[in-house]
Amino acid sequence: MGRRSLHTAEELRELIISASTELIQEAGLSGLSAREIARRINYSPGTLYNSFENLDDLVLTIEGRLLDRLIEALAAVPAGGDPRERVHALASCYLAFAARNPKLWNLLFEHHVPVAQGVPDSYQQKFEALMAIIEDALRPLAGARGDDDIKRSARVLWAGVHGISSLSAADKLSIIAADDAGALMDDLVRNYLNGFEAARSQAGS
Amino acid sequence: MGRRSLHTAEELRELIISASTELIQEAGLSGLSAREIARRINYSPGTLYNSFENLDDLVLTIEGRLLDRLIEALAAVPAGGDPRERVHALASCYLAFAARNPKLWNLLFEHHVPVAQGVPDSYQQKFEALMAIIEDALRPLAGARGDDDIKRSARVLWAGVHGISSLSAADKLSIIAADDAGALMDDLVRNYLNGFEAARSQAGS
DNA sequence: ACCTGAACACCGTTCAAGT
DNA sequence: ACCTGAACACCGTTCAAGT
Repeated sequence: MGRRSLHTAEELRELIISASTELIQEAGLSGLSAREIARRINYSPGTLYNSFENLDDLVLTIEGRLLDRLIEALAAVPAGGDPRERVHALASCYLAFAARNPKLWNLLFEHHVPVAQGVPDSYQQKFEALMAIIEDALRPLAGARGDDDIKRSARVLWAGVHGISSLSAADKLSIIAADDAGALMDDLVRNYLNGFEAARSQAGS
Repeated sequence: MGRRSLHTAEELRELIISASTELIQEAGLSGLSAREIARRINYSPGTLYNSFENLDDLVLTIEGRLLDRLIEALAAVPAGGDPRERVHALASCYLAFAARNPKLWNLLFEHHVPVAQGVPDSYQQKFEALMAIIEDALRPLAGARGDDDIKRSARVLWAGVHGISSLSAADKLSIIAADDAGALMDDLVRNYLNGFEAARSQAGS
């Protein structure tokens, strides 16, 4: 049939992205397929490849947007007030974000990009931006500690928070009941920060 | 052609399991396919379905064996000595286990079983056994705390340890360099235990 | 320039037919 | 009883052909 031009290139791109996002929300990464996307937007499968290099490229685009939304949500957590409370608030914001859309969130950890393709730089930058938010929240609690210590603690806390939310979202290992996740998160942050603050005057460890 | 009986049912089952495990080690879950397994063991694809219900059943079997091996490794960590050192030793044993075979390890978190099928009970039991090891290691540090506190802390620590090892294995988010994972793990355990021990005499939180 | 649809090389799973 | 191989309903991706 040839050209239709019902949509501009940008419109088509958005159409593909939103159909894919819905598909993932419904059925996870394994439920995503180029042919099913095409069916839903009423184009032929080949058309997708005008907008994206391949499915990995599409998925990476969706992941980028997801990270943007998370950064936005974390940035909206009010500053000021008790520094410890702020860390707790950031952690529960993260948990809530992941819980709001588990299948979409899982994408970030399920989806592996072929080594040849590689991850876009923008990706790494978004994670740096994320870490910067946590680092800033830790700084008031760091006492005489240097930036290296803060950086490390931000990563440790992030990993811990991620571990809890990932295990509570995992269907298989119901070690962490979903409704316990909040309590576990608070326990982690509280105990870790206790240790972090207690050691604030010491050099090295 | 019909029956061949080159292998007993058990032998065939093991053949399938080991070919699949190798395939996963090479190319991850997405590299696993019934047809490729069949090619490698020189049987037709249909034969797999005499030994396993479907691919999910096969993968769950592999995951079960993996958990058995982890429990074995953790159980071999020497008891006695400084209780805090023991927790550190368990954490690095876990990390080393995951790092030794990242793709196989990732299976546990990438592979989602359809809700209809459900996870075998043996699975849940293995996780309980895992948690019991960590709980036992925490008990000497728990002071007057009750079992609920110990249970919760075991889960929090496990989630944290899992978070670090999962992020360091993720190709995409190179927030945690693989060679830093050990240092982060030590930081987590040290600070968390500091908080855990400091609060030991307090009631509630 | 944009889009189609056939084509190619793959999947998981089932099941009649053969030994 | 055990195994095959064709069959069915799917994939991702490419690309000549059409408008």
